[in-house]
Amino acid sequence: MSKILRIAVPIPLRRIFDYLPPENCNGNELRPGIRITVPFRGQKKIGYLIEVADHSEMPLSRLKPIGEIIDEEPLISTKDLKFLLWTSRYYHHPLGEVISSAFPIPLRKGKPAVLSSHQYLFTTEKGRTSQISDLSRARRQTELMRMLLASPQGLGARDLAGLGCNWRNSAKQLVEKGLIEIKRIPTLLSCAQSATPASYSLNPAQKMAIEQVSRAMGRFKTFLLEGVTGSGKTEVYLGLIEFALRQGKQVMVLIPEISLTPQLEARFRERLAEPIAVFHSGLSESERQQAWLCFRQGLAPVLLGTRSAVFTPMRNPGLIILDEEHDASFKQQERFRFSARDISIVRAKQLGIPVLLGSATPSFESIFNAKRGRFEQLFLPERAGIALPPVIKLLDIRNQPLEEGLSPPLVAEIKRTLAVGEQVLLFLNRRGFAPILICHGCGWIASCTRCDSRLVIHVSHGKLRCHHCGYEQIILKLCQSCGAQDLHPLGLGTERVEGGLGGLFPNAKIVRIDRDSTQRKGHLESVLRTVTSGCVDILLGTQMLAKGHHFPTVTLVGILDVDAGLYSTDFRAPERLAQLIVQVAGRAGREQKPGKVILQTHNPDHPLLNALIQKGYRGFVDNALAERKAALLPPFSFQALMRAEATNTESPMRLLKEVRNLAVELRIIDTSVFGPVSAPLTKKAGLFRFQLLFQSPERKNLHRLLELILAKVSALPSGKRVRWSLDVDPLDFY
DNA sequence: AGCACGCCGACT
DNA sequence: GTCGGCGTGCTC
Repeated sequence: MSKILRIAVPIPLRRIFDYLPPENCNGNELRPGIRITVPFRGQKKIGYLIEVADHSEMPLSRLKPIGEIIDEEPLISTKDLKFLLWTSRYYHHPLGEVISSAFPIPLRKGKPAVLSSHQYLFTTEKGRTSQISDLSRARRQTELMRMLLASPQGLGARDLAGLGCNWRNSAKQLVEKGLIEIKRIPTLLSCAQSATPASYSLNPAQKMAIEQVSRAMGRFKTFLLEGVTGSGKTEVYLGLIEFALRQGKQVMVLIPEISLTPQLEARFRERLAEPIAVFHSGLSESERQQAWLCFRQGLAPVLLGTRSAVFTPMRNPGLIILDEEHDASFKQQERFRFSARDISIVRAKQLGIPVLLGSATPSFESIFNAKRGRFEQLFLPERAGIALPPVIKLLDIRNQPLEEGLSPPLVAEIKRTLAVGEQVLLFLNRRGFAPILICHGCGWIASCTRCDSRLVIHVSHGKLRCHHCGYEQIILKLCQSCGAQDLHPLGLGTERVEGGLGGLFPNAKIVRIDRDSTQRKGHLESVLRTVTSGCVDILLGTQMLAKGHHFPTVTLVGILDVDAGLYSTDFRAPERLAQLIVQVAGRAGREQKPGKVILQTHNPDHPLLNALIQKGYRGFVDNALAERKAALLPPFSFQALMRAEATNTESPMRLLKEVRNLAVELRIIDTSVFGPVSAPLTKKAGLFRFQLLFQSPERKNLHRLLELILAKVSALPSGKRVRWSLDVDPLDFY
C-alpha cells in the first residue's frame, strides 16, 4: 500500500499539500524534513516532507507524485522540525515559508548540501620518518617536503603559492612515494587557530554567573544576565563557551546586528582555539550556507550570527547565548515576523539546554519574566576593571540660546574636555541636515508624494530624501506653493550639528557616524578604529553609536535632543528611549577616567527622565511597568496586529472592519479588538495602511481567536486586492 | 505568491 | 480576424 506524503511548499498559503511517492518507492523510507521537488500548478517547487501518512482527504486520482528527492537524509532533526511546526502555529505563518526561512538561500533553492573544501597537504608517518636526502635529485620535492615537515597542521594551496605553479606535480610524486597525503578540509575551518587565554581574572559576579549557567548545562533553563555597559558580559559568554566546548558541546551566539559582528568575532577568535562559524547578512549566500553546514555537522562548535541564525541545526546542543536581548532587531519586521529572542527560548526548551539572555537594559518582557520566576536573574553590578559609573545630568535648555542645537553650558563642557585632551561623544537620533524644508513666505513644507512624511534635507548629497520610501530629489530653490525664493531648513540633524561643531571647534577632529556616513562596506569599522586610536576629538552620531561599540577614551557624552521621544504615541516609546539613553551614557568613561553625561531637554521635570536619572534603569522600569499593568498593556497582555494595505483607503478598511465583526461574533472570552485605525504613517510608498489590534491577558485565548479568524478571512470577498499580514507580539505599530 | 484562464480594446 | 490588458481563481 502506497503512502501519502504531506508536503509543505513555500507559498503564502496556510495549508500543506498531499502527494504520492515517486514511482520506485512506496514512501515508507522517506524521512520527514527532507527536501524534495514537487510539480505545483505547472511549476516545479521545492517542498519539505512533513509527514508520511496513510490516508488523504483528497481523491487519489487528483494527487500527483513528487519530483526528485533532494536529500537522502533530512538536514534538520525531528526536534528542529517540531520546533518549526510550533513556530508556524505560533506566528500563524505558512509552514512552507517558515521551514524555508530556516535554511540558507541556496538550500531553499534546492542546491545540494555540500561543504566546500580545500585541498591540504600533510606528511604521512612514512614521510616524517624517512630521510629527505633520499629525494636529493628532486629539488622541488625536497623543498615541498621541508615545508610540510615544518607545518604539522598541513598546508593549503594558498600557503604553497610561493613555490610556483608546479608544486602540484611534486605533490603528486610525493603522494605516490607515500610520503605525504592530500586531505580535503572545509573552507571555513582552514585557517589556523591559536588561542590566547584571558589576560585578566574574572570578578566574583562574573564567576558566579558562569557557575550558575554551567550548572544548568544539559537541561532547559532561561537566564537573564543584566550587566551595565562595561561590566564584562562578553567575558561571561567566553567563560561559558569554554565550559561548553570542554564538554564537547556547541554554543550558538546571537547578536542583533552586523555592525557588532567584527568586534565580537575578533574577540572570540582571539580567545577560542576552535573554529567559529559566522552567519549574518553581510556574508554571501554561499558563505552563510557553509557556516550553517559546518555548525550543523558539528565541525564548528561556535556559531555567531544574527536573528535568522536561530534556526541553524545543532549537532551537539550545549547553550544558546543572545546578547543585547532588548534590541528590536531580533524581531523580523517583514513577512515572517518572528522574534529570535522569543523563539530561542522555545528552541532551547525543545533541545533541553540553557539559554542566556544578556543586556545592560533588559526588555520589560524579560524583566517581567524574571520577576515571575520564569527566568533566573544574574547581575553584573560592577564595571570591570576600575571604571566608575557615569554621572548623568539633566540640562534645562529652555530659554537658552542654542547654536546648532548646542547650549552654552554644553559647549563649555565640550571645550573643557577637549582642553585636557579627552574625547567627546554627541548623540542625536536624527540623520540628515534638517528634518524640514519650510517656505518663510507661505509656510509650505516639502513633503513626500508617496508617503505622509516630510522630506529630509541632506546637504552633503544635495538632495531632499524621504526616510520612509527612499524617494529623493534635488534640493528645491523655489517654494512649490507661492514661488518665493525663501526656503529655510528647520530643525536639526547630525549633518547640521557636524557643521556647527566645525565652526565652534575649528581645531577639533570631528567624525560623524550614521547610516549616511557609513554606507560603504567596512567604512564603519575603519572609522571606529580611528576613534579607538584616539585620533578623534568629537564623535557625533545617531543610535548606531549606542550599539555595543567600545570608546574607551570618551569622557563626555552629550545627548542633544530627547524631547521628541517623550511625546510618542507608541506605548513602548518610553522603554526604548530609556534604553537608548542608558546605552549611550554607557559609552562614557569606560576605562580609568570617570565619565560625564549631559542630557539637554526642554522637559527637565519630565517623570520619565527623572525616574531614570534618580533611580536608574531598574527604578524607571518599576514605574513604567506599573503603568503598563494599569493599562493592561504587554507584558500584562498579549497582542497581535493585523495590517492591511492597498492603493486606496476603502478596501483595506473594509477588510479590517469585516475581520473585526468576525472577531466580535466569535465572542472568545477575555479577548479585545481595537480598531481598525489608520497606521501612524497612513500612506507609505504609495500604499494606504490600516491596522486592527487583538489583545488578551491570556495567550491561549488570543491564539484561539487568531486561529478562528484566519480560517475565515481568506473566504472574505474583501480579502482580494488587499495585502494583509499578521504580526504576533508586534513591537512596532508603524 | 505565481500562473493560467478568461473576456473586452488597438493592431496586421 | 488576433495580440494582450490584468481581474479572479486555484494550487495536492
